[in-house]
Amino acid sequence: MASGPPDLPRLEQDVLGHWAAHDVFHASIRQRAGAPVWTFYEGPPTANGRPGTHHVEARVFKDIFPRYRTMKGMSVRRKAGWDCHGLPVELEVERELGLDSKADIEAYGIEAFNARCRASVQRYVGAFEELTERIGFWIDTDDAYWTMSAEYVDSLWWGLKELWDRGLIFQDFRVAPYCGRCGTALSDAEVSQGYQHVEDPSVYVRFPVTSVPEASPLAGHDAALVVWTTTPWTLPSNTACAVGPELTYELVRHRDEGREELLVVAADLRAEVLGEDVEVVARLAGHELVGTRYRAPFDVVAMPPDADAHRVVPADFVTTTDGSGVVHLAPAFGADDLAVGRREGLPVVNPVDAEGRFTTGPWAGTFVKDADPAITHDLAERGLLLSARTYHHTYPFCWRCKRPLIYWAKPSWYIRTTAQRDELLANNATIDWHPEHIRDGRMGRWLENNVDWALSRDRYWGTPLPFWRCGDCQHVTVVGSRAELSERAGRDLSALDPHRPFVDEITLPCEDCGGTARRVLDVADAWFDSGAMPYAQWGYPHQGREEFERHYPADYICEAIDQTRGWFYTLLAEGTLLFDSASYRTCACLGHIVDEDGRKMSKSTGNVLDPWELIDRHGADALRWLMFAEGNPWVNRRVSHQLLEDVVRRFLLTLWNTHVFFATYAEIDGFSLASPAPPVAERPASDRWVLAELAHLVELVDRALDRYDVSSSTRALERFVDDLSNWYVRRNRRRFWKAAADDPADKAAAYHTLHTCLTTLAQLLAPYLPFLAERLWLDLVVSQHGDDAPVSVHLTDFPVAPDAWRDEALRAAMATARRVVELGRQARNDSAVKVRQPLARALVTVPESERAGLVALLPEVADELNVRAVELSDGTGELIERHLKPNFRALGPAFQQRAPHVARAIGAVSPATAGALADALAAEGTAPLRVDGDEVTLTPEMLTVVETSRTGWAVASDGGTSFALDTALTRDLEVEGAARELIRAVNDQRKAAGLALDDRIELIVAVSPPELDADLDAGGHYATIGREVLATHVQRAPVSDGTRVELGVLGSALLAIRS
RNA sequence: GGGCCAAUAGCUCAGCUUGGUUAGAGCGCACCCCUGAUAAGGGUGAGGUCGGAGGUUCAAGUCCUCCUUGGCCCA
Repeated sequence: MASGPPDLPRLEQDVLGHWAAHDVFHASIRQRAGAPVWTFYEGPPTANGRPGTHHVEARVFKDIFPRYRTMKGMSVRRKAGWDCHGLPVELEVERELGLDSKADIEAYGIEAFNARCRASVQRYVGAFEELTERIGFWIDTDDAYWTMSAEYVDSLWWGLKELWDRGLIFQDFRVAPYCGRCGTALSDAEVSQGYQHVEDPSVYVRFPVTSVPEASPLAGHDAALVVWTTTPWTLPSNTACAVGPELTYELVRHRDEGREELLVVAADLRAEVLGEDVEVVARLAGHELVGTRYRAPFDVVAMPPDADAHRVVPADFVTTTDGSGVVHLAPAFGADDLAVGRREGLPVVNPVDAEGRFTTGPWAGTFVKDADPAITHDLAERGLLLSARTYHHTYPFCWRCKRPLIYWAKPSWYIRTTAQRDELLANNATIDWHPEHIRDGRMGRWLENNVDWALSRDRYWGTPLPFWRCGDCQHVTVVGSRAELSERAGRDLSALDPHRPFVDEITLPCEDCGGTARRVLDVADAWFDSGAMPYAQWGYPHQGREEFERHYPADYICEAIDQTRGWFYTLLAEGTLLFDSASYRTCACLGHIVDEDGRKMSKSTGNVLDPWELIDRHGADALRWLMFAEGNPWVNRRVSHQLLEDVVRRFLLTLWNTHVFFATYAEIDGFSLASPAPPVAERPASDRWVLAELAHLVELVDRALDRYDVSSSTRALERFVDDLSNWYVRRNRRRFWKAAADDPADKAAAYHTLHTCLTTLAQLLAPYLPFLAERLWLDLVVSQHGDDAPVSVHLTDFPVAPDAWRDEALRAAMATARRVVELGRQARNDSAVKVRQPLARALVTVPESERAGLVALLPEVADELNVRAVELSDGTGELIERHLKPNFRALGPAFQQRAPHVARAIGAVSPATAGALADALAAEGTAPLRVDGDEVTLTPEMLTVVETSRTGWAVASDGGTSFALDTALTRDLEVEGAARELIRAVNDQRKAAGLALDDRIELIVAVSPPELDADLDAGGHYATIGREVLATHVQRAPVSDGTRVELGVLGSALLAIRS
């Protein structure tokens, strides 16, 4: 049995031991074998660093719903997974080895490098497993999928071959931030680390117009476009210019050093570019410029012979925030440029090599950025330079070598997701998103602007693309498995590690021409790996067909919101492209975890909270409850030691103390569950009330979890635990300690009721607080039933409330009673009469509809407030006056603009006439009222009749409820107060003497003056005192060495106790 | 620059989908109570221009527009 202050982390360790001893996790799944399947997909954490507090957040939300569904009788397999590939792993290993570039890696050796990557992943997986177990996330790490396993890669190859066969994979250029020195493209994360404020050249260049479309406003003028760029080195690669079709441009006459010319520039930028000294010849819209041809500034880069280049095209991204409104396009060196170029069929010309040096022209061999001055000088010499300035902006630099990055087009493999954009949108619409706005917002908008998925990465530690290209005819052979590879290669490769460099070494005979095909060296974007887990985790289709079919799609997945364009998208994309459906039905997107001050946790700020520190100090359940209960899971939430302490005190300890209370008295009384439980209908109102609340709670929690609404369920659970502790237990304490002989049925009712509440809570809380719930279950049930009871709360069915518990009327009545008690306490507080002093009477008024229910609970109210008689007003009588309160909900629709006037008039009705009006309304159904000289007709729903006590007593009121307390004290009341004072004093003594709760004592008491002693005796108070303090004898005799007790104004006493 | 989200008491958060006239809770604070849950527990009170400005409406914390600040994602 439980006792003492809990050491929650210790308690959890014990529970972990219990689970291990009984293999509870696996038993919970085995037990549901054959039941309907409910599928959860584990989004594999990238095991390239120690797990953080944000991992705990995601993992507890991944845990709660599978636990709930299991208790609801479903079969929920929990297959773990680890995301093994990817650049972050490579970077970690590069750091370890002190490597700095791809050249370094290749010098080190790809085989050795990848071996280090594999080891790195395995190293961190251990840390994840440890934390996973400690936080009670039940997932089967023994059954985990590893994206680097050969079977997993086999599945990925199948997926890629499927896509290839459907024509959904192609090769094209891709513009990426690129470091020429390191010879590598950089990821967004790397790029964002390297932004610097710099001063770059800003040149305005003349592009002389050579021809214009028919009806162009430029027809007949010898004009030039003013083109702006901050990267002069891209000008030799110019293939077109873009204008904003909706923007306004001007043809202006410009004078410069005696020379006069016509220039085209955006109207908004004319003054900035050319100054004020110009003459506007014509205004034209951007779309009127489209089709204009011009002479390119350089001819050192050869255009393909059939290229339709050097013309003006429209593009929405053109703005007039800076530049000239005419944007130079070099598709090899800008993502926007390339996109427009594709749409317009522009050629991609690239005179820059992998080191970032020009390959042609007078600057051949020069790093492109270093060629800017020479290029600018050349333009000036040929009269094309309009002006050269400088431009302050942020520009990305390589975080490794600090050299400026360039945007550079390299050949890349793509998945043609745009071909199935409509299907992606349709499948997205089938997903139950939490929060809902993700569907049309973040995810929907992203899908609407879908671009083809850039699949390839020019890296080492990843899934090798299974594409073999023939050196002779360029034909590409795509291989769908190692088995197929063996077949094509003509030797057994079933034991091949499908990674670089081993795969690279395999050559295949070209299926077309018989030449030698070598693998393209790229690996797949690691997102392709994780998006493939619905099939690849089973090795589908080479194996695990049945498992796949049973577990596709997932009923539930959950990750942080930043996965929208990550895992959520890749899952959706692969599901749509390969299986024609979304691969998940419900998706929960969690907000991020931030620190106490709402700042995001980062290593540089030093505000990262180590999950172990939190758990070791407060326990995993506390952290879990904080995640579930504190704030909205879809929004950023704070975590701190302070918040965890609050959670423990507010909720976990309240629950625990209630449990300890039960356990303490159950032990004293030797309470046995086998003892007969009185039928619910025969139990006292308190019992029936708390069971009615419990029934309500069970239903609410069940409904909430069913729709993935955690916060409303945690609020209800906290509320119930508080009600149980601070109303039910506090009000009913005496029933647990009074002698069983007095009323055995009542005592049994109390024990069974509280036991039911606690065990049901244990079951309701099992998905949230698996440890504490288990402790309760073991103490409350297993210790009683032994081998007959399920050995774990997690092996039980989710509770269902019997109809016998339900009693909505009683719930409402108790709510009224508690509101009345609150007012009573307020009145007592105001009148400064302490609660131990009994008072004679109080008068309560409540709204008409609540009167009937309250009557039965008045003794409860009287007892709580220590008032002998609490009387309920019947709505009439001299002690009551009535006021009218307007009800806007009814008045608004009825009177529209006049509603406020009518409301004012209703409120102004004097207490003298309010009664008559209310009576008329009750009798006739309508009543007239004068408003601003007119007469309007009122109906009952337009107002509320509010009664208040008008006695001279201490009154407290709220809305339609009021409480009037008669604070007059009689001798009789004061004597009873003195008796209560004595009881308290004796119990203090008992405690001071260290007596057990059920120890008997002898009491010796000497009260003075003698009149008080006599009155106490006459009122039978000494007998009461004896009963209350468990005294076998109460001896009224002089006390030599007793404790003195002041009994208010009446007198004092000396008392002593003997055990 | 674009999209999405958030902003309510000193602090952490409910309430907003379905508009209704004294806006709730916990913590903290002040005062008090209880002492048979006691290395616990409880009560009462103070504390809010619901981020700002417009608008719709008889009525706006709640609906609409714009703005500010912060976050996430993208460029």
